[in-house]
Amino acid sequence: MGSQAVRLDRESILDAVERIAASEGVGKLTMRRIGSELGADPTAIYRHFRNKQEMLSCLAARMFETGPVIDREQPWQEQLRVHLRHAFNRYRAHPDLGILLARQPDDLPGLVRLADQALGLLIDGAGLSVEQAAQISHQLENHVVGCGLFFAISEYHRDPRVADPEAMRRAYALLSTDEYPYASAAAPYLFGDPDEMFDRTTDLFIEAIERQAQPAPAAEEDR
Amino acid sequence: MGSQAVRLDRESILDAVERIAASEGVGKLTMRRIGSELGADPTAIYRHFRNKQEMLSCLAARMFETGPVIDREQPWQEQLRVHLRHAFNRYRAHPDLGILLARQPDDLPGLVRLADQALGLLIDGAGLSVEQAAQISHQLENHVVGCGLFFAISEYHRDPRVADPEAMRRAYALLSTDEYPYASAAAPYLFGDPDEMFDRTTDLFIEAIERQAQPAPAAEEDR
DNA sequence: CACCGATGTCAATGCTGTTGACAACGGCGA
DNA sequence: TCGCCGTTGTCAACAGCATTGACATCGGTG
Repeated sequence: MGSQAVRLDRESILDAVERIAASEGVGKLTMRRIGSELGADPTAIYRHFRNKQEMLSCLAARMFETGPVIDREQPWQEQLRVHLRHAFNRYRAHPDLGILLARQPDDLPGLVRLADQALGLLIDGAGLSVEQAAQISHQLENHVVGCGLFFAISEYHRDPRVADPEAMRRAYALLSTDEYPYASAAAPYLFGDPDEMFDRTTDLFIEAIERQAQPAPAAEEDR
Repeated sequence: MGSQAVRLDRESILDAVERIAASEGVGKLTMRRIGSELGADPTAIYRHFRNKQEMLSCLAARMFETGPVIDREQPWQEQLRVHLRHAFNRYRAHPDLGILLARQPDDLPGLVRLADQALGLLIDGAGLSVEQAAQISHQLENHVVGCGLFFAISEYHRDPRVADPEAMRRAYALLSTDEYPYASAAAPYLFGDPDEMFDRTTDLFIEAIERQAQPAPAAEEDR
């Protein structure tokens, strides 16, 4: 019966995985489901990846293999904004994969390149010391991951009670005003747009970087 | 053969789960393993929890059921620091559970109470408007989750190559100086203590809150 | 043509969570 | 003391999972 109908390769398999993850969520990612998506036997995948874990690692690597398009004419603040937003958008593209990624950070080359870019912007652009830049870069990384995960949680849940910000606001508004006076009062303002929140925190970091860069170089503003 | 030796209840089961999660990681959390830890049949658990998911939700709820001890005599900055550190420490206690929690945020009452406390500090303490406080509280939440997850990633991996900051620094130092000039140069300063990083970002937020609270009250604070 | 490595297929293995039938316990009323 | 019965532990079984080894088929090379 071996009709040998389909011919697979790593890319087409990863495409199928990405398709399933996007439409049905990472929970539905089983070898059998991937096989059916490809129209092939599930175990055929093992001819191209050692196991499921390796397959997902490759997918994560592919997610970060294209870097942001940065206009080096812009001020470093704007470049940094574009850079961070690009990383954040990777999480937006496939919310679940962020969580997945967290479990297997086999130092992907794409991530190292992103870190290198960020450090470059902080050192050459903002004029931070290497040490300052190293610290801030980790803080920025956490900022992206934190917001990305928050977004993932909001989008992930098929349960609309959790996924819909409006519903969450209503739920908080109905909380006991005795037990949770502040949360119930703040309900209308909670669960805002994740993108706005991301940008607000980004601005906060940029201001902090500007302040930190001030003291060291006395009179060096623009090159 | 039904010796009926052990007598279970929800608490003792959750204790066992927590014990296994702490010592062997969430990956080893199987009903059979939990059963063996309890010296009982795995399926006995189903007499106390509808399924594994509900069991883990209850565990997560228990993790956040005790709030931080806050000295209301202290300035709000210090109270907020204690508050955030408490939440962060929950993630430190069981790194894996943070990731677990991200997947099933069945609006735990403990988390709502934490949010309420934070909002109270921002409104009554720092003097922010309700709207400002709502925005900042989400940013703070992301801060905690982001750092918690970062910590989880560091601690989680049994693979010492990833878990050991020293090894990561060495790996980055060996990167090609052509391809990753900044990352290789910044290597000695990367992968610092997560606690320090957490506190640094906390300070950054507190400064931002102070600045944001400034405009309303004209002359209050130094200088 | 014959060969042979690469790759798809199939059956089987040992995990997993979960369920339904059964059995033992312990508290209840008589 | 008896019998009842709900609660809860036990056991065998099931479906679904990732993975493996034996086998079949393809496509290119001599």
